[in-house]
Amino acid sequence: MAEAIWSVGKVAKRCGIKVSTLHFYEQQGLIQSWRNAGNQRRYKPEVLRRISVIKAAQKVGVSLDEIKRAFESLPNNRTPTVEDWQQLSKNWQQMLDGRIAYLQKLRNNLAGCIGCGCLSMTSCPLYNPDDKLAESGSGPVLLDQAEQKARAQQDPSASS
Amino acid sequence: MAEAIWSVGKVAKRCGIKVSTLHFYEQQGLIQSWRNAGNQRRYKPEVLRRISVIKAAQKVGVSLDEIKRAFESLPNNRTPTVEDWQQLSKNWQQMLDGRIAYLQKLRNNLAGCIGCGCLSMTSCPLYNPDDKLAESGSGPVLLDQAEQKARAQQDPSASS
DNA sequence: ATAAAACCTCAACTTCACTTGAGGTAAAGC
DNA sequence: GCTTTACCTCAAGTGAAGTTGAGGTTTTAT
Repeated sequence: MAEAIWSVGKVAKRCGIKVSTLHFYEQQGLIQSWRNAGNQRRYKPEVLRRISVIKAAQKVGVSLDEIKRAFESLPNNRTPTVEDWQQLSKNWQQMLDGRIAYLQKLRNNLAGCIGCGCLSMTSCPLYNPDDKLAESGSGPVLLDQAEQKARAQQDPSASS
Repeated sequence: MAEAIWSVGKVAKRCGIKVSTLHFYEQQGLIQSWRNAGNQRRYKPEVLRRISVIKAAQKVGVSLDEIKRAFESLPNNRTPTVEDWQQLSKNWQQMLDGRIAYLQKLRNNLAGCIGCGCLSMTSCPLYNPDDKLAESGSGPVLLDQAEQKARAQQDPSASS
């Protein structure tokens, strides 16, 4: 079945994202397309995989900028092979591990610190601005905005 | 030691945040102050605890809006007692538990799905837009922007 | 052959959580 | 007493990740 050439609308519908998002990703250098005779975008099926990686990485908390850099870090920015994906996912797994560990500590501290009402500000690990805990997480993160927006919207314009 | 009345600058320095952030939080109804004869903000030491809770909640991924609603949900928005904090932290712990579970699933799927290179789009749980996994996480989340910004800046204007 | 649906570009708008700056007042230090 | 530091307000700006809309072209369906 899998078609060999995709239009922007097909990709968007298949991926559950908006056409404008594809435009945006292309503009950001995250995906590529070529144009047909009438200047319309055409995609290789491969773009689906690329988008799924973008989405997965976003869920892990990787910013578009970092995702882009990850893509660019692949040997001369080639179309990623299975090994490339594995390498990327390995990095992101480590990020995830760090993040999970961080959240777990935070969870325990929520009980220990807020729960007890101390929140001493000088010693409380929840509150220390130079937070050691923060070091175990691995960098800037936006989590689950995708889900948030997906739920908030329910994509009324793509209902058919 | 603990002083009984705090100025905005003291609170900011103690909390490692900017004065403008305190203005902002006040404007958002997250904290309160009164004014002295010269129209300057004065705070009870309690505000430190309140800010620490805001920061902790943000780390957990709670938005300012949700934090505000949590505060407001306390019996007639009273100054929170230790039990109140415990209740809040219990809610946020659940959120955290959900989020951790979600990330763990995601982590496993990163290995299973991206790693294998399949990313089938129809069946891949990483990619499914109506993602069942997403349901186990509990809502909209921004994580660790605070750390990100704190690191990116190193607050050059508050170096003394 | 024509109407509808899909596509194009470009600029401007959205939300969140703040930050910056201008122009001015208050408090602290010497 | 004077100067520096801290504070005030209000408006506008920032950055991430898109979304919306206007005005126009192409493709598809009938």
